[in-house]
Amino acid sequence: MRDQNPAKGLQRAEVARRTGCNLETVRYYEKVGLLPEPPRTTSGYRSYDTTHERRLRFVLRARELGFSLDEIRALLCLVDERNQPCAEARGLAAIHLQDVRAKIADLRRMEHVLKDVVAECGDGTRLDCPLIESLFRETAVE
Amino acid sequence: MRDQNPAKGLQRAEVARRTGCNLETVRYYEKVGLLPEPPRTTSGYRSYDTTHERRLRFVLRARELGFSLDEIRALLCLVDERNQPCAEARGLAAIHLQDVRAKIADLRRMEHVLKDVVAECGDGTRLDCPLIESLFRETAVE
DNA sequence: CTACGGTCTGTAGCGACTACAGGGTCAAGA
DNA sequence: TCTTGACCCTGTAGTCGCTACAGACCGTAG
Repeated sequence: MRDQNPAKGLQRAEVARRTGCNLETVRYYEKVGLLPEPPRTTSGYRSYDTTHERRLRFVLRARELGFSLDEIRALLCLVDERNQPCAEARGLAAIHLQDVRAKIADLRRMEHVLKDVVAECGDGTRLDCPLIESLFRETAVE
Repeated sequence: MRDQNPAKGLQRAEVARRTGCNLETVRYYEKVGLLPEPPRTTSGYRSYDTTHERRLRFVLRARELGFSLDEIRALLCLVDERNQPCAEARGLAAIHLQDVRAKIADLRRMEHVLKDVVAECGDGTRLDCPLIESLFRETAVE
């Protein structure tokens, strides 16, 4: 086992294990500026502290809610500025909520059609396949 | 105006206009083998006929239903084989339907949380932002 | 004859990762 | 002490489904 003394800072695998985030993803977030570059040991290893982990958790949680990395950048910016960010944050979330609802609506349309064609196919012994026929027949959007 | 005589075959822009599909997308579908390479005029221009257009519409319709290009490839393969493909097609659609339902479930979870935090934020005049606080607090998946 | 639109090819970009390759570091076991 | 093997480092290329060029060619209307 490697050094896990918190006084010395966490290494990548430890942070990854604690947050459930892929190592490569942590590095990617640092590269695109979502997470600060952590200090390094003399041999060049990254050394994380709890503030890094806290910020990573914020990013991961926001990803779970479907925010894009750009949106998360904006949210983190609000966090860092600390000037009553609630209105702006609320605005970002409200826009994102609209996006989520639009995606749900799209998927529900797909679900509806798929459910119907699967049902029409029955046990799959038909010579003409209703699914394939319907794909040839209809085009929803012009 | 360019040649639109159907006897001479359609050019790309014409097919694109008739199907609502981007020109570059048609070319992309040809490149990845979803659509056959159409015959060319002496000067190298692509010349489409109605079977090309029919196949393109099939692809576009399947995309509207959320099928991946790989899935569409499989569906087209079933179409071309013509050996009572209904059972296999039904299977592909059923799997895809599961995926769609899983995505809907994910998005509904997001929607629920977002709706709540946006409501909690109220008019955005709060000093502590419930959205930002909740992003720091919770991590759903480990 | 020239201007302007279409078409051609090939390549690079997007977002959000993920997966290497090819090397360095470090601690534990023989 | 030496080796083994697990971890870390950097950089790059791949994924999916397009989209957007660049730089060239073609073809027709004025």
